[in-house]
Amino acid sequence: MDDKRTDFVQKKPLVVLAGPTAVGKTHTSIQLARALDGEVISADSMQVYRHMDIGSAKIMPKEMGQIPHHLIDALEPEEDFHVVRFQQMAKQAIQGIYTRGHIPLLVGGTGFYIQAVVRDIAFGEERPKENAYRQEMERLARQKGTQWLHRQLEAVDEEAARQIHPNNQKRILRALEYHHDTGMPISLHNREQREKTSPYTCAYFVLTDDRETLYQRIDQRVDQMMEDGLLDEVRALKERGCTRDMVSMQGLGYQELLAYLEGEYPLEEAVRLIKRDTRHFAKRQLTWFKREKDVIWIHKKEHPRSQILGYMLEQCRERGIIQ
RNA sequence: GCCUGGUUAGCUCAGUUGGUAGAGCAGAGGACUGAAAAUCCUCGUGUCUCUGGUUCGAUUCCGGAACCAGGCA
Repeated sequence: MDDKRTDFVQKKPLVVLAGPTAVGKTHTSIQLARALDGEVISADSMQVYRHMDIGSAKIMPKEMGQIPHHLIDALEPEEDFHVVRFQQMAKQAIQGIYTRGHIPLLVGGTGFYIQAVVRDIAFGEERPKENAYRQEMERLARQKGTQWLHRQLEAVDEEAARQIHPNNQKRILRALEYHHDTGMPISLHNREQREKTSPYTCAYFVLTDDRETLYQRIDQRVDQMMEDGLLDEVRALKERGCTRDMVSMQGLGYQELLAYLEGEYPLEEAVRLIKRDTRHFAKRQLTWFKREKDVIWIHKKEHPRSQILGYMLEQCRERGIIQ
């Protein structure tokens, strides 16, 4: 029976539920997963980490309501996490879900990660752990400045140099590294990847709400996190040896509280910054989704709470994801 | 009631020796293809409290009013 369902469409089904922080993705995802007979894959760069429950607003086992969840509590805070790793893990989870005859439901706020899976973006060569070239370039950047770095890129990949702002060191470094590793300009590679179509039959939902409501919820949620003991959580991570340069510690709430613990500013200021940065982040998420094509927007003010699930299922039916 | 200081962007304030104004914070928009909760870019017209006067011209000077803060009664 499950086979029949997946055979019904040429491409395999994939349902996505995205949206800015604090819109209420988690709640909706459980309802949707239940209705679809699906399993959830978290597309969240912070919820993957163990010991980071409060600050990442991680879904807890009791909230999961029997729905299997993947990519939650999968890594230690000391480990690096990035798109490629996410993509590998997600694809593996998706395969498992298909063999079980279920529908994968990608849920999260990291648009880049979602895109990597939905469009099956290729990222190029395997990158060695000890990257001497990159380290050298980082050193030179510190010494000669980012502008200099940008000029180096100009020499090997003019197009990329034009697209990447001279101040954006992170991007310049990656473009340089890509060229060094593959001998090809990253701009060409990106152009190719941009034309890719999805290997899945997708229903890509983006849940959103009024900016004002969203911001209010963010502020409230941060206060709630503090009450729930975010500071203790961060303290424990610090004691265990986590430092600010780790990928996990760049998460909102963690970076600011770590700075507070190091005496950079008072606690009140840390909380203020967490709220502000989270608001900014929500806005950035939204601009990502706005640019994403074939997205089904669900504005909470236009869809009564009780009708959201029905609307989503209808959209899935239209796309042949369910019958 | 009197004295002093204040009233300028959503907030805190700066400023114009008279030619209609600018910072920080907050906010808005955008980019993004191996750090993405990261990184980077762009965006500041507001009855300068109101009202008379002086002046070619006042937010800026002078008079009055309102409101706020502190002090004296």
